Amino acid sequence: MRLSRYFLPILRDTPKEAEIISHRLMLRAGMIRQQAAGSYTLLPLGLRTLNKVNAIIREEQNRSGAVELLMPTIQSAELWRESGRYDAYGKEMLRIKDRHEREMLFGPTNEEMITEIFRSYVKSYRELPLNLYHIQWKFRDEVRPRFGVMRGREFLMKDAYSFDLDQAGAVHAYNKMFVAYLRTFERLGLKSIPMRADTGPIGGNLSHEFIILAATGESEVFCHKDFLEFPVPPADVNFDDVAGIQGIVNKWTSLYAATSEMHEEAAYQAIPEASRVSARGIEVGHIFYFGTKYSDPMGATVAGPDGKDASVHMGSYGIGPTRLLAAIIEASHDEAGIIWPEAIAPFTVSLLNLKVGDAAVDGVCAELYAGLTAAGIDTLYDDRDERPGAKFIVNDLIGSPWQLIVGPKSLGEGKVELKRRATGERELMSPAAALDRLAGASRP
RNA sequence: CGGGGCGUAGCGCAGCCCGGUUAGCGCACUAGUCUGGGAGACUAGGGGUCGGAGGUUCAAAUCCUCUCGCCCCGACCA
Repeated sequence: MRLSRYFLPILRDTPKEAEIISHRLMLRAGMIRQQAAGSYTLLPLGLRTLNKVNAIIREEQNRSGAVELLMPTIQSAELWRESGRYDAYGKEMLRIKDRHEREMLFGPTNEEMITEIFRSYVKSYRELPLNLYHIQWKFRDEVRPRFGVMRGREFLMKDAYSFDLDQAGAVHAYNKMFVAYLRTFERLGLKSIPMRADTGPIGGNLSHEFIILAATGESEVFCHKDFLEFPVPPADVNFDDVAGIQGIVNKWTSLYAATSEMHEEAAYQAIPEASRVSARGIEVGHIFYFGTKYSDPMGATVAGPDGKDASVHMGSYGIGPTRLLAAIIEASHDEAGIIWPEAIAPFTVSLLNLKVGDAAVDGVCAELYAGLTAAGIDTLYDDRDERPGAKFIVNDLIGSPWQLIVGPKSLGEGKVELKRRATGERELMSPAAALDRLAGASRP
């Protein structure tokens, strides 16, 4: 992408409403624009990043055996009356009426709808297990939206719903999501820690929040230090290996980890002092097993091996991609701006032309841009007629992992400069060597 | 929902307390000149119903009333 033809509205000053670092950087880097309290447009740079986050989430959901579909955002109140949640959910649910005065709502979550879909089609245990997910907009009329997309009212959620014949099957479904989440957050460059959680209005009795540690996190968390070193399951983990998956979950739940709501001081004090971690955390995922809470009232049953109908055991599993954008920035930035992990960077390489109009510099930039593009590397070519300083500032701010700098100074010796955003390390090399390095580095 | 704060040009702000020229400043924007490795300088420009409504007054960004929006703390929160 040529920056001169892109839409990247950079802000020099921080808008005064933004307090936390990720909100500031997202506004300054031209990723989001606020439209109302808790409601944001994703500008091109924000959308690019979100799409990369979603792609990783999808890969890991699919790998674990979940199947993607897409449900509507507007739901009928009827469904929610079936589960009993229409009255229970409260003011957080945005209720609306259509032109026929039918009661509708903008979905805050989809347990009812997915249960309705399931019961319409699935009649036999032989079609189980089943896990259906989608990535879709939610609306929750929060009392106090804040911190940009960290706690918005309209936000994107990946929500998955599992269906099993019995509790044992459902626990395995739960464990598969548990492992998929560990992998997902790892690939997003985050250290996540599963913590036992309260189940809230979703209901049920088995639940974990996936928390990442960040100074500006909304909740206080306590855990054993060793969690930070636990190895994340590899890509070829066998999701059908019930005992193996359970073993991973057991390991990741073997040490103390809790948010302040679930905190037990005595258990925490039992950890050797050097291994205690008390910090702030951001909830980036939440998984639930809730048995037949919805399948019972809504009549989602299947015939078992004995020929008798039984309510299916369900679980639901959420990740907030829009919140993740903010969480990743909270975890990865410096004074100059965002430092994107390579896997989700909107652009892997920023190509900086330090002297637009100089034939030699323009020529080398054009070759590099063509070469990077041909290699399938997402490249932002800063071809604006700006001074070098302005380009460094902007490209540091938007956080491409690599900056490929082409200026008359080094080009006089036939060299270009490759700079690593995270460390600031610079290396002089020939254009061809830089191309090899980048094409090689970004190969999977 | 309780408490606190803020709405003046795209962004950041001054002016308001104590009413009185044509509402200012920085950045950004437009045209041009000189520039060219960490937000360059100069010259000349454009852009405002001062969040909205009502009121007081000879006169309102400024005082009063109501209202809308936004932010922060708390409570709340798959």
